[in-house]
Amino acid sequence: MPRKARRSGVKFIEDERNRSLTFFKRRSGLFKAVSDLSALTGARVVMVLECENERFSSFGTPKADPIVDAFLSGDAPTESDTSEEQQAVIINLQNELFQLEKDKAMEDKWKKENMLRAKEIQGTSRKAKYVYGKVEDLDATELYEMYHELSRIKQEISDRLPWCRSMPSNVATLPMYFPYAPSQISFQ
Amino acid sequence: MPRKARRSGVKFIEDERNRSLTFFKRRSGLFKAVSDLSALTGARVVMVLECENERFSSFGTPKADPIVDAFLSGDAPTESDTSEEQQAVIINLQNELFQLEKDKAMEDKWKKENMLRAKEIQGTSRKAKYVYGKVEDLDATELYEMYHELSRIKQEISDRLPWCRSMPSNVATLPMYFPYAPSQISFQ
DNA sequence: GTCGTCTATCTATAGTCGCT
DNA sequence: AGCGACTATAGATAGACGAC
Repeated sequence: MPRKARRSGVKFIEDERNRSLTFFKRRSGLFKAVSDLSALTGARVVMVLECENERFSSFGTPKADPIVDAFLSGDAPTESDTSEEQQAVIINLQNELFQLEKDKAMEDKWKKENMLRAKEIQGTSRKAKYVYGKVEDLDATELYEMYHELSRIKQEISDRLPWCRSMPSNVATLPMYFPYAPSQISFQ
Repeated sequence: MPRKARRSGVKFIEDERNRSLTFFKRRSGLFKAVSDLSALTGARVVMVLECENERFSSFGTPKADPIVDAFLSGDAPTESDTSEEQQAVIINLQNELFQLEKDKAMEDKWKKENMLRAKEIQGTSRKAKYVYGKVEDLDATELYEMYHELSRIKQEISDRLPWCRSMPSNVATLPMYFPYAPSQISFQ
């Protein structure tokens, strides 16, 4: 038996330390759950959560491609401050929003209107960026999503293209749902 | 031991029946997880998910109302087809994003606002149900959220106001995380 | 203050059947 | 097709501790 009894109900955790710990742990679980649901059923999910410390995390599946692309193709945000990463995630979230709409409705009018709206929000996201200041969680989210995306891609490649097995194995052997360490994710 | 082995990994479920089942089960779990996280840590969460059958579910804690409110207070899309429902959800999510930004600083009014909101939800839910037509999940979300809100309020009242024990007990004895049946939730 | 790790617990859920 | 109920089990996570 536990040294101390578990929490009984689902009431607000008064102790700050415990509350933060619980938030962190459950957020991880939530990311995993969302990611799995998406992987298993193909459902698309967008999630935004805000803890009390004036920070927020966003999480979207199945495509973090814009981020992946941005990461891999060029201007790596390596030394950039977190603000660029934030912007990337925000943009990604917006993309997700409009994809949900776009693929679904098959109404061209709608599509264009929302493209415009996307840009509007893109413009405002700078404001959000400024307002939110230091949002470290977004980096984790990016990497998290990126990991799954890379794993999926890698598997797909392995399945279909035997001649491409030179892919680094570490992509597939990362700790299953905590690939938060940037240094672990690389192509070489 | 199970009659049949459990699934091994987290790959796309080919069988449609199983995929649907998994989607619903996991969605329920996700709702619960989100709701609990919000209740435990006070974090605010917005989630939108889309299954393949061209339907949306949205879920927000502690309130998905800005959505509903914005939708209802304006030019009601009377006989909305699916595209307008989509629009509503998306607009909602956008509202939520900016709300996250706007409301960030002030957390003090929280409790009192929630008391009021619980009643507001009651008032608007009928309209929302009507407006959203086929988006059945929103109704579920409302009820789900409402249930937790009522439970919390009831507990709070019970704790502080002994003279108010006449509250109907069924509010607290609903099946813990599946209060989807409207008839089960009432004040009298 | 945010995040890894460990263990003992508790829960979500896969597989299944059944209802509508 | 969407969902409820059941059971056994795989998986999440509350505590506690430590690293940074």
